[in-house]
Amino acid sequence: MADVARLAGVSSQTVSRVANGHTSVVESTRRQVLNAMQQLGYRPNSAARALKRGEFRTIGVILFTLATTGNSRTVEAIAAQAAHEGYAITLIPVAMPTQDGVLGAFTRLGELAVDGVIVIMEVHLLDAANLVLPPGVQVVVVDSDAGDRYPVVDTDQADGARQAVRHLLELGHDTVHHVTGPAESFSSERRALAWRTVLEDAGRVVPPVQRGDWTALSGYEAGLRLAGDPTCTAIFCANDQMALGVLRALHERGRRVPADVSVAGFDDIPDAASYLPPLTTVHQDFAEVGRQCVQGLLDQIRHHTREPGTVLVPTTLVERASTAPPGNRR
Amino acid sequence: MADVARLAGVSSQTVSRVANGHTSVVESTRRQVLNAMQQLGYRPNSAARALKRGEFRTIGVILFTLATTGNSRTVEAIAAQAAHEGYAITLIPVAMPTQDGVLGAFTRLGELAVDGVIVIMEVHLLDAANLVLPPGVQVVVVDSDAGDRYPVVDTDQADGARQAVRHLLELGHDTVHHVTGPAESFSSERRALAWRTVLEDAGRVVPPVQRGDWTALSGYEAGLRLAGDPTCTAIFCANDQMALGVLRALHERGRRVPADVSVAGFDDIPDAASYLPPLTTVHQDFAEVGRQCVQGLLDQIRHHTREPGTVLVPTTLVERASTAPPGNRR
DNA sequence: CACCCTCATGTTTACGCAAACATCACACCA
DNA sequence: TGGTGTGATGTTTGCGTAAACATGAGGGTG
Repeated sequence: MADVARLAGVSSQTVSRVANGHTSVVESTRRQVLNAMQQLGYRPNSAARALKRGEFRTIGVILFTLATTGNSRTVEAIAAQAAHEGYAITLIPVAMPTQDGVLGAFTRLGELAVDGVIVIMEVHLLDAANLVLPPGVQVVVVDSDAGDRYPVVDTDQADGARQAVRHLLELGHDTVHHVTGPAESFSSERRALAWRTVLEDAGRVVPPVQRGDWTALSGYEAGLRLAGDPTCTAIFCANDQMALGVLRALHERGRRVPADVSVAGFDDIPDAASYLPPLTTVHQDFAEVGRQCVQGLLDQIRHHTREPGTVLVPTTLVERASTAPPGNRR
Repeated sequence: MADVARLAGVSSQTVSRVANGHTSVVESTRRQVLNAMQQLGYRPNSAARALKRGEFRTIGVILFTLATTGNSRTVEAIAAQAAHEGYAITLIPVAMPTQDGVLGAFTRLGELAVDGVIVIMEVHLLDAANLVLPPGVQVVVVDSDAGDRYPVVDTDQADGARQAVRHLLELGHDTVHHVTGPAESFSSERRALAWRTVLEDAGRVVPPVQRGDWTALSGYEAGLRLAGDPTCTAIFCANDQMALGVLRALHERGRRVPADVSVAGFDDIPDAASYLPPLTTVHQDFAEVGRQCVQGLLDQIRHHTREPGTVLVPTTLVERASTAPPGNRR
């Protein structure tokens, strides 16, 4: 900066003013400074800037994995929105969903240059690790039921599941089987609860849930179990990938979809439209989730508030070819 | 820090020494300082640290999207390895693969607190934008042919494609059709070139390529075109998602896989094992790519060198149920 | 024509930390 | 017993920036 100032024949403060777009710099001076900057390849040092300003203009995102579609799409949306607001994103992956893992990440986060954190995971893992968030670091949580203690942004899991199950019942199925995700997952539990509630409210039999772990393979295994049950005519899967596995299992066992069995998923990943048959599924608006997260976090940062509460992002059912009335021979 | 020093009854320098694990602090003093830190909730300010040390311990990752499996898995691996080395990851998404987009990201990067950058995209987009990388910011590139100018880490695209095509020829197919990715993609072009070369070397007819854009939908469209050609008995798709689309198209047109047509993919995404039928595909070792990227970048940062060259990460063919000899009626 | 006000620009300072150097106490040896 | 060395701790300084305050030139007004 001093070099630029010297070359432009001004003081370093004037260089600073130009760099920050201050108004009270005469056009000719501004141009000289910009010239000098260009010539010397000057770039402001963000460490010094952050030190002086007391903020990093950076948001940390803490998560277990990018491997699930939901996470990676949420992160992408967060990154896009953050960039839009002039914030950078720092990724903090936690190796395993263990207490130690989470704690480790947050210890690092404490030293990390972030103004706030978005947590994409179950909040009970934070609690279990007895985490005290570094003071001054604001938090927004995704995929959690901690709306009473933290600001939470989430897809409206319950409503999405309700839509899918009701859709199947309305097609005329007696009941709907469910392939659920891991028990630790809040989204998974919420979807299962909504599924059960709809069935109970409609006075239907509630079949035992088939437990999966979000992967297509676990869906396949669940599907094999269900394929053996001739009364099973409708299956609601907690995500699209498990639905893919279910489709494969049904196919291998000679049960046609949707003629013999209807299958619905959750997420609406791009591939779902190309499954065999194209999958009826619940569409999640990840972009909106990302937007709300960043907006909520920046509000907190700017106003130094922390208001617990949950923002729910609506879902929509996308009807494709994997659901039909029972006994439909097409 | 001054507060901690006061409370512990030592100088701030001693606090600094404790915080950085220096040796020459007597145990009793160290404990006092740690106590004071705990009590006051002290955590080092990373901006000041970075300013003093002249490094950020942060790596920037610049990319177009996390939506493709390859990218998100590479990023995940990079993040894991970086964390292992005590580095944080800053994500810089570029909205569109246009010159402006890339330039914008790098301008921001210049101000960003990073010691180095990993670029997950075509290097010609950097060139097209006439980018001068900020001095002092080291670069490693993924998915590019710029090995003569930048250090490049990449999956061995050519060998992977060769394995897939040879596998199909060895099964007895006269030739192999190809569904390729976008022309701007280096991986895509490299896979296509290897496909063509294997066919030519074997003296086979080289059918026209079917152009896709990595999505399952584009694969579906390509598949519809190929399904109409009765001489087409083997299809090599440049990624698994397009293969998914091809499978759907073949299915809809009544062409059985692998009895009538064999299909192979590339990537080995987890879902591929659950396709109908389970997909024969080329396995990419994304974790290794991430490891090599970080390692290479840190080497550069630490030794202030920049050695162009390409590190190729080997691939393996995973044979599943989507390929078989031609005319195989199972 | 003197005064004051405004606006462009310069000077000083502090942000929090850690390297470099300075100091001091104590132990050991001749 | 004085000298010397060693290791623990304190003091000074500067990293690059921007806020706060200082300066000074020019223009307008009575």
